[in-house]
Amino acid sequence: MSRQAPTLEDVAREAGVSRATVSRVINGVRNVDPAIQETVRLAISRTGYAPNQAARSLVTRRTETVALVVSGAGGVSDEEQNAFATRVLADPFFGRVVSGVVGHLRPRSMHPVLMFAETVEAREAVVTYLRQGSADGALVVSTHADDPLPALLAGAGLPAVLFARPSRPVALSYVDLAHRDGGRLAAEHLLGRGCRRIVTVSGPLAVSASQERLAGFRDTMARRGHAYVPLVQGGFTVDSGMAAMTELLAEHPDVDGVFAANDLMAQGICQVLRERGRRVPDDVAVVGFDDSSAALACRPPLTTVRQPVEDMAAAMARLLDEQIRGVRTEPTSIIFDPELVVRASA
Amino acid sequence: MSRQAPTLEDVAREAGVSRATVSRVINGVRNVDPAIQETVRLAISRTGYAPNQAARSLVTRRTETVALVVSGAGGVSDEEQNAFATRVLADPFFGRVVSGVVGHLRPRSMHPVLMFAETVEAREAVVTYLRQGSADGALVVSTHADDPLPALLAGAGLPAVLFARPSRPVALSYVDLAHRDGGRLAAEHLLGRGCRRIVTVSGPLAVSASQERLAGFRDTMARRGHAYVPLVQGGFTVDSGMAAMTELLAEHPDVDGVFAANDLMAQGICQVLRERGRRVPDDVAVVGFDDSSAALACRPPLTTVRQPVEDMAAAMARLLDEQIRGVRTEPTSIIFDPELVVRASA
DNA sequence: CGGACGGCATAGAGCGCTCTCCGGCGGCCG
DNA sequence: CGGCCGCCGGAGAGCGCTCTATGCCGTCCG
Repeated sequence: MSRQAPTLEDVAREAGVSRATVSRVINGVRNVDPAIQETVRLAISRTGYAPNQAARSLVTRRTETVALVVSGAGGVSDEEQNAFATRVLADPFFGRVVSGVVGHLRPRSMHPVLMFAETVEAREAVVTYLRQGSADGALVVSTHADDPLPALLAGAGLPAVLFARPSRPVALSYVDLAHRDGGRLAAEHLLGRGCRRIVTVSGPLAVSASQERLAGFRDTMARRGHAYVPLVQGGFTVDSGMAAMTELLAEHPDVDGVFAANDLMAQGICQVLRERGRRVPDDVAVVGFDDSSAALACRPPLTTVRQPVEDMAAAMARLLDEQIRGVRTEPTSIIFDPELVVRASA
Repeated sequence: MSRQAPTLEDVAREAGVSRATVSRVINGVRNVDPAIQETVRLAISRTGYAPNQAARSLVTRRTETVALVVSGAGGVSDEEQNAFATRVLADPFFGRVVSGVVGHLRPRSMHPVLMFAETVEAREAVVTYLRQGSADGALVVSTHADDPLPALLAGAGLPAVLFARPSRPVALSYVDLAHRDGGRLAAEHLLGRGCRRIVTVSGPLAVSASQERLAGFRDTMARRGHAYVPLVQGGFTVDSGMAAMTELLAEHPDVDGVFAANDLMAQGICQVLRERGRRVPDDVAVVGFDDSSAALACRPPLTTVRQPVEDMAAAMARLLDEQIRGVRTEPTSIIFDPELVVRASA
């Protein structure tokens, strides 16, 4: 910047009023005479004034900023830190989270600061960041169930909202999906199509969402007479889906239906099936989970259980926002219903 | 927070020194008697003190925050805004940018705030955000060549660094790839393998990177006697790659080599080739561009021109950092060399 | 032995804003 | 016609920090 930026003082002088009046006009507080309001507005645009956020934050104790934290578990080595960011962001899921969060924040002139908390130091940094008032609260998306960050945040009395229920109870709000119902939806659809030799590829069972999806799926299968469903655990990646399907196919060559705990794995599964000469869905029906972009990219397009991620993320932002403004004081949970999206694969 | 957070004053009282001394210890400025330093450090941990960033920013005029802006061109409709974020973040490229940026920022306790600038208002918001001192500068990744944001930023005298050279000259630093050399590398490799009937799928020619890749490719082909190379313009997506290849295959069924201007399109191309019974690389060799995660996910894994995105993003962050600290005053450009990564596809 | 100098800590002046008090002024009611 | 109340704008006190100017010693040199 060439010369010093104009301050409230300058605008006040230009408009011939006091600082307080200009401040009132800017913040739309109390009744200010419309004529004076106009004068002030004119002075603002004439001086090219922009309020200094630091000064404002100092007194309001608000930054209009929230930390959007992607949190992993245990101690990742230093070299893997960058890989963590790349890996997380490569997942289309995260883009949808950001999209939903931004959708809520933007109209309110709030902004998300991106943080990764995959190490002890990084988690410490998140807490410090909030404690020093750099952000008003945190939106936490954990990649592991036993993520220690939520407890840290709750312990420090910092406003935070989680995506997915934490494994150990923590006094924080969260949004989640009725994963169990999602599993049920998948089972009902496969059975409804007439599939009889059904197998499943679950997500990592350390993740509670994986457990729930599986539980809902198995319960429904059991209730319909299928006591045992062959299972291989996957890692939510295309590769792990391929590996799992290869394994399942070896033991159950007559399979006619697959439930994958996410779309990426379903994509890998379809690929393996095609390579082994099985037609999808004619020979084998495949149901995914998430309705991520992978579901559409897949050939054939996936029938999948839709998780309304954007809506969930927006709700997360709203909960945090309310908590920051003091409108909401009690930890709250919002559970979203999954929805079956029928496409070509099943 | 339960009670009022401790301030410098409190720590000073606890340690029996003045505010200024505590401040010096925290910021590691000048020589402070080691004994007193220890006393102060003790008082800090005893009080659980965390410096207030707003107060600090008010006087230092630094926020230790940079805006990471993904900028589109023209006027996108309101409903498409969310889609913009989702679409951008779905591209693995962006994850690598974030990773590189964070790699530089994190050790310096700096943080990126995510912004999208796909509409006039959103661009205005970015400028305002910087003008009010909410961030110290901007890192801009444009999705279109004629993005107006760089000019806006430069006009306002705000510190900013771009990914890729802007189409119209702007007084801002940028990092870029020697795209032309990348095109050359691809041509040389295909010719070196003995390919003779080579076609290419370019990116959108409105993007200068696409033009450059194509120019480097064509120049090299021409120099080696191939005056004419069949071309179809794609859109950097898997689908557009598939469409382009379908078209090219119809007119040139005897094709034995393809250069795709990015990996996503190369992936689509491989898929079409496989569906049409062509073996890759035996019948048709395919070279991609970027070395994104798609290159590895592709079957067969892609031979591709590596763009060191993480390094470039880190350099971007470094340039901005230097500019903010006043170490660097002149707009600077850093051009990275591409590198051929040979895998199975060619 | 006096003065100068350098190392360390302190005092205090802001940074630019919000917000609580106040005071002034006009209108309305008694 | 006077007093009171309500509406609006101004004055000024901070918010918590950094940093310059200053002061206090102790040491060293002339």
